Amino acid sequence: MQKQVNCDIDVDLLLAWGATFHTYQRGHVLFCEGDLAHFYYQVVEGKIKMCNTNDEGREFIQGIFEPGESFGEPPLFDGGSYPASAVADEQCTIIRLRKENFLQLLKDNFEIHFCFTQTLARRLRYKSLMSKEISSYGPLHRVTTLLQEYKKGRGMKENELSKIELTRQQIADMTGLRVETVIRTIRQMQDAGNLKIEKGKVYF
Amino acid sequence: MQKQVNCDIDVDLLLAWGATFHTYQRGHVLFCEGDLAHFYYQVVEGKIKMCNTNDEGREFIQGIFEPGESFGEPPLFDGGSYPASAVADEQCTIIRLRKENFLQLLKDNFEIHFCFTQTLARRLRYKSLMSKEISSYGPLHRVTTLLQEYKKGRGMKENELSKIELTRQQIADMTGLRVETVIRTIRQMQDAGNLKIEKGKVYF
DNA sequence: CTTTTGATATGATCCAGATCATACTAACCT
DNA sequence: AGGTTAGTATGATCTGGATCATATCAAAAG
Repeated sequence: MQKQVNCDIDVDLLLAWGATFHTYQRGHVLFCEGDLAHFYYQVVEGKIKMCNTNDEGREFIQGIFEPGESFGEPPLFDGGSYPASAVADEQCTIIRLRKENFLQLLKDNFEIHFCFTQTLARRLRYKSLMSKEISSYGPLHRVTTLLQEYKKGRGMKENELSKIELTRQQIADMTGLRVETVIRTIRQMQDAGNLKIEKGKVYF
Repeated sequence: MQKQVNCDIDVDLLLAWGATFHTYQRGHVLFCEGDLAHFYYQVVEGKIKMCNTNDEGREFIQGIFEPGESFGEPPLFDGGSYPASAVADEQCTIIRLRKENFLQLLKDNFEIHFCFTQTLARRLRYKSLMSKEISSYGPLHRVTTLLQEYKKGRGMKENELSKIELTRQQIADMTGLRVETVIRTIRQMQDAGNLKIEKGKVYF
């Protein structure tokens, strides 16, 4: 059992370092796969989706970030470009801080720096888990694992049903499956009594 | 173009903090998926393979670590358990340091701490890349990307042929494909002039 | 040199999940 | 209420890569 560690930086502290707020409409692209990174980003309100789009326009969702979570950090540290694009999944507000200021902030503050190291470690764990799933298991196992991770990631209790705020399409794009396959798999899980569907919404 | 940043800790420094050397035979398991972490590990000689084994005994290789590289860090930071097992891929020597000492070392030394943050960021990038590949592309694309990453990761020049020190089976286990598929794909790449095969060895 | 072992090679068959097509449902808007 | 849209549902068909089977090759070991 792993407790939820939320590693966001205090908004007032960010503002003191010169951070600014920005609001975007659903669908707005904050940055693209391949771009260089200039800012540290943190979600204040709404949801940010980080994803790759392949040749044929199919999406792979690397992660969905909610209020309090930061996103797009790797390039700030390793100097490379973004491995995925960031898109506002609904209207949302973010706070961002210039890269140089962010790095200085870390240098001045061990606790915050260590917090980021922890965040990266957790992300790495999620990615290890999902790539294992995608490469070794079938739809049922993949979807089950994703749903479990989803619950764990938002501090929901393992043993009781929670409403899953993901569309079938999103689940598909996070597990490397097609919508139809996810829909069929979820129905199958319902038939087996592993989850509930109510007005199309999934409770797991 | 990304330059290779090697983020290992100086061996003498590790020894000063109480680290110890250990030698293992090919096949020795250093720790298992699910175990709790007690040590920081760094390869001195040989290769360490981190992998998951699924229900039917199929392997997924999360990474292969060579001299100078550290491995199995995430659980040291986030307090969770290992997401994969570590196995000596050939006879090898590693140096390890107790978790508490390692964390104190980071606390005392910003440069080293930041180096780890960078390492985690690079690993995260590799995983983002591979999970995108595995979920969105076919064998040809996946193998090509893996080979490119392999070269980049060891500072080989993009434009000239380098010998790839990976078996077809390893390539399969890193890309979520079967040996036969990898063999056929590599032949196909040879026919298309994208690589050379000499006595079974791949030059890319 | 011969044997053994681990890796590469290649054809034949099969099947889970993708793809295609079409319909239904829920929620929101005016 | 009717209309619009985004998401869910379900059947029919197709196919790329898995699986199975068997052969060959290369290097190490005896």
